[in-house]
Amino acid sequence: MKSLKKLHSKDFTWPVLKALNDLYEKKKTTAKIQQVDYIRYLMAQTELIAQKKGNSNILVAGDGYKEYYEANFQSAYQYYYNFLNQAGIRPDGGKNFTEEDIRTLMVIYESRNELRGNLTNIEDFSGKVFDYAGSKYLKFRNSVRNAVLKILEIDEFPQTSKDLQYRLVVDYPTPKAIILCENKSFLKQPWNAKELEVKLWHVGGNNIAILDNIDEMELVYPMYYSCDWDFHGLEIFQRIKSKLKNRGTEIQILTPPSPHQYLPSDSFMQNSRWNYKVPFSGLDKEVFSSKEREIITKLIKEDLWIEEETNVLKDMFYYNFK
DNA sequence: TATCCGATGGTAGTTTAAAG
DNA sequence: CTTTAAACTACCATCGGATA
Repeated sequence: MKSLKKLHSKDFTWPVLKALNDLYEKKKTTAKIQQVDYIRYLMAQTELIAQKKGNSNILVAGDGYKEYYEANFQSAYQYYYNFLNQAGIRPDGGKNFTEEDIRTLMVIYESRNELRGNLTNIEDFSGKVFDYAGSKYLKFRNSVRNAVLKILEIDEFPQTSKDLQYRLVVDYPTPKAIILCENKSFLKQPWNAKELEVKLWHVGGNNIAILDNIDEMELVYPMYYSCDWDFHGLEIFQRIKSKLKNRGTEIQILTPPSPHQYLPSDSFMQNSRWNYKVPFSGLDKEVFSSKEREIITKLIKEDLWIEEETNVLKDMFYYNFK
């Protein structure tokens, strides 16, 4: 479930980020990045980067590059660099991670203990954790696979084929709530947890059975659910709500604040469809407040959905938090 | 026969260290 | 300090065996 905007956003690879940092720290780089579209643009349209006179293999920083780098890349680079060191992954330019890969590695690192105990085969892990890239991804991306193996402190993935049961968590020591997220996007922005003073949970795919075994201690916090507002997301919410009810706990769905960014149900990579054979798409009206029902009715009527990650978590949380 | 899978070797790119 | 050379790492195409 991904919108087109993902494809448009510039997703730099680690070698490029590192080369840009070299240009900042050493004023030059020999990295082979001159064919990268964005670098070509900088060379052709600005004075920020240029080939060194007499040696076209070397790029040098021009006037204003320092300020440009600090404004656009420095904080992200430092963030990734510190993480890779912390995880014991040598941050050299040979690691062809994408930014999304690194953010995913961060989530894996945060939940490494839980994941270690619940591993299955590499295709399953790749498909569920690297869902933006598919089940074959880890197998063929050596540097990413090696990074995962390093983080989990294992030599290889097991061959087993049981269902993967895991919970990805971004922790906060004194949380005022737990937000359960259908997708991993908010977990990849762990500053959310700090800013909002919450814990973020992602339960593996459609596998919410693990909620039956959550430690009692966790259930004392107010719980919220963040999801795509499509049939699939809302239906999962109903099941989660009922599971937690059995544990004596309530959970509140996070309603997106206005203005809503509606998307058509047939958008790219969106597979969830409303069921027009039954009223209210077969959802239980009792589960939702009148305001929530109003939004859902509109979505069904106009065949729309709201993607979880188009919402700003902070705004959505304070809109719902009491 | 066609396809899948793992092994293998070549290649491109990076890093490190030595030489200029 | 800059350039060159060697060592290393990851990527990719290919090949042959196994399997359906």
